[in-house]
Formats: sequence, C-alpha cells, structure tokens
Amino acid sequence: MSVAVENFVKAIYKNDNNDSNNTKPGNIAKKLGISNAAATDMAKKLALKNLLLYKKYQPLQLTKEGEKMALNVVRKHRLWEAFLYKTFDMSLHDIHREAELLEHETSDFLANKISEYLGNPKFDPHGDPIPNAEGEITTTDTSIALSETQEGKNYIISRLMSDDKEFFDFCASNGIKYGNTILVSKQLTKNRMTQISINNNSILLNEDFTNIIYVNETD
Amino acid sequence: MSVAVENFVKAIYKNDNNDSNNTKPGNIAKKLGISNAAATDMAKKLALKNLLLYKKYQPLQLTKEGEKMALNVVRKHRLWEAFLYKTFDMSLHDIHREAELLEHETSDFLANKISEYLGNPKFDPHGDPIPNAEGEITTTDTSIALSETQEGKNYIISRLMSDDKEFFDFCASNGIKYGNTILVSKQLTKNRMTQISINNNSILLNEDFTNIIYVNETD
DNA sequence: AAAAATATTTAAGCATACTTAAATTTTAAT
DNA sequence: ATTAAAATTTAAGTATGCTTAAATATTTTT
Repeated sequence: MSVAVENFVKAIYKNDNNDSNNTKPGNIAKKLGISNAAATDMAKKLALKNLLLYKKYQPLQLTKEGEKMALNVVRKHRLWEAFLYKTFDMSLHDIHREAELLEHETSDFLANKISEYLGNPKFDPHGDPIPNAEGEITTTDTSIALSETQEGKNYIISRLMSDDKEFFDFCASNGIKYGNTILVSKQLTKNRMTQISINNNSILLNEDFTNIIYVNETD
Repeated sequence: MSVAVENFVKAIYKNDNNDSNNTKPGNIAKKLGISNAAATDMAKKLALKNLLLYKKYQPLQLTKEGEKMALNVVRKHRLWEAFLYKTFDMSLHDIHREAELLEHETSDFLANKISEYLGNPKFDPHGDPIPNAEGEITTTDTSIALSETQEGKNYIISRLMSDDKEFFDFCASNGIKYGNTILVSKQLTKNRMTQISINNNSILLNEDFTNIIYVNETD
C-alpha cells in the first residue's frame, strides 16, 4: 500500500489511542498536514478497500484489517527507532525523523531481522510499545503522567510522548531518558508544576512537559 | 526528488557505465519496466529540470546535476548493501532487494552515519565502488572478467555484476565471494568456459557467469 | 429556537507517473 | 535506394493524492 494510505491509517490508529474518539477527517487532516477535503476523499477510498468504516459526518473507524496495517507500520517505525538509537547513537528527534521515512519501505523480512538483532525488544527508546510480527502489543502500560505522581516518591521514566525536537533536546541534556530514575520532590498543584530531582539536579517542569513524561513507580 | 525520478537517472547512469552509449528512452524503459512512452515523457520532464539533455531520437545524457543525483542514490544503495550484509548477514540478493527500496528514503545525514559506522568503505559486498559524500568514486577498477584470465594464475574476486538471485545463490554455495582467492585451472577457449579451483573444489563455469565475475591478479 | 461559527463534504482542477494506440522517424534488410 | 522492421514520439486517457472554493451539515452561542 502507498505511503499516503499507510500514514492515514497510522494517524487514525494513533489518534484513537490518544484523544477520546476524535477521528473525524478534519483532525486526521491536521495531523498529516493535508486539507480536510483530501482527508474526506481518502477516507472514502479506504472504506472501499475495507480499511475503515466511513459514514458522513461520523468519526472514522479502522477495521481489523486497517488496524493491522497501522500496527505493522508502527512496528517498523519503532523497530527502526530502537535500531538507529542503539547502532548510531542518534538523538530521539533524529531517530523519529528517519523512522518516519524508512517505515514505509521496510519489508516484513527486514523488520524481523532488525527485531531479532535487537533481541525482540518490547519498547522503543521513547518507551512506546513495539507490536510483534502478528501486530499484537503484548505489554500493558501501567505508567502515569508525571503530573499525577506523588511527592517524595521515586519513579522510573517509562515514556516520552512527543515528536518535538526542543523537548527531546531538553530531555537529553537533563538526563530525562527512558529507564532513568527520578525523585518527585514537590508537586506545585496550584501552578500545575512538578519539581523533580535527577542526578542530584533539581528541575522544575510545567504541565507542558509533565503531561507527556510518563513514569512507573519503583518496586 | 521522487522515487521515479531517482530511479530514472540511476538507470541512465548505470547504463552509461555498461553499454556503449545506448541510453535511449526505450532501453531505460526496459530496465525500469515501464513503457517507452513513459520513458520519453519522463526524459522531457527531466530535461526541463536540468537533470539531463534530451534531443529527439538521440541518446539521453545526464547533466552534471543529474549525475550527481544518480551517484547520491547509488551511494545510498551500496551503503545499505554493505551495512545489511555486515549487520544481518543477509544474502547478496536480499541486500540488493532491500537497498533498492531504502535508497530513496535515506537522508544524507543517515547515509553518512552508516558510512562512518562501517569505516567509510570503498566497496560494497558485490565489489561495486561506493561514491563518497561528494558523489565521487575515488577508486579505479583494474579488474577483468573471469573469461579474460590466464590459465594457472591466482586471482582475487573483485566484483559480482548481477542482480540475479540464482547467480548469487550459486556463488554463495560455492565460495565465490568478494575478496576470496581462486585459481584458474583451465581456459576452455573454444567452448567459452573456464575451470576454476576454489577451496580445493573444481568448478566449471560457462560464459554466462565468467562474464559477470570480475577478478584482480594477486600481487 | 434561531443565528453564528465551525466542520465536513462536494465539485472542479492540477501534477505526477503511468497506460495503450496511432503517427512518425530511424535503422536494418533486401 | 526502396522497402520492411524496429524504435521513438505524440496523443489521449487513467489512478493517485493533492489543492481551493462553494455548498451543506453540524455545533455552539446567544
């Protein structure tokens, strides 16, 4: 299937997982940087190919087949991220940018080679789960946003939910990295900020960041 | 530039290097598996973009700019081949197939990372030279076809000029591999065949193969 | 509940990269 | 040097994936 189609089902899949159920064409269009008209157009075409259900003015819904395609693309994306991160020591932003292109030109054969080489990892460097070759995500995400954590507790960073270079650069230069441990030293609830301690440095984060940094409690 | 354009200039570049000067649209069309009409069409468009010179009924000629684009694609192709071969131990046929796709979605940035990681190799696993980041091939090829070699001499395999899976499978199962040494035990000139000895095995090759296996004399 | 704002859809059109069929030119054969 | 064969080009048409502008439907505001 074409790059446009793969990106379209991927965008619906990702939206479904985040926003409530706002998968109307306009929303997808915004994510993909295309016009609303183009998105409606594409939705109709993909409905004919049984990749999604389309009813005028209703949210788009992936079929089983459509979801499988989306998961296959997501798998390749995250495998490439994991691979590039490990092999070439590239930044979180760089691996995302490259994976965004490579994901569409990667055979299942190569994807499996990459996965095997990495020891079939279950998470990419952002902490996002990697679907297996059958398109299943076998892990369950128990992590919570940093904004929801409790003062005085230790947490392990489990997910950095962003595509933004500035955010990643900030993370990289402050030790905010998948797997690292942090201490939540203060919850400034009124100001919606969180103070954390990492490597003996104290950092004050506002909600822009505390909502996209996810963590797990330490055992 | 699009995949179609990149493949078009690549096909002209590769043809220029092999066949005498037979870079008319029909020939390129055959290589790309498109119609003659489509090739003529594309040639006209690329002439407008200054990638080649087009005169009715004349062979196509890449401009400096067109050649640079071709070399950039070839560079990425061969880097991927070298990388996949080393990292995943894939066959010569498999690496070619994957590289054919990846070459178009690889940034210069990533290509340089791959090159660096491999120690800036000058040849890919087929023995084909890898252009540098400036699009230059700095090596000179002194190798000759196996059909031109002399009886009783030792040679080092320097190039396997093919895209054919059967040929590569044959090579793989007989130790015919870039860098390996062979002894030319007999030139059967009349029958256009060559007998070689490799790893104490004797193999008789006909001209289909002796014309695409290139070698260098041992020092 | 009506009006205003917003979102979605339809319609018309464009660029890319192809196709087949017919016309033209070149090349090869006699 | 004609004629026949082969290749190239032109012409007309198609699918994909977009665009903008207008029409229509939905949502929100008052």
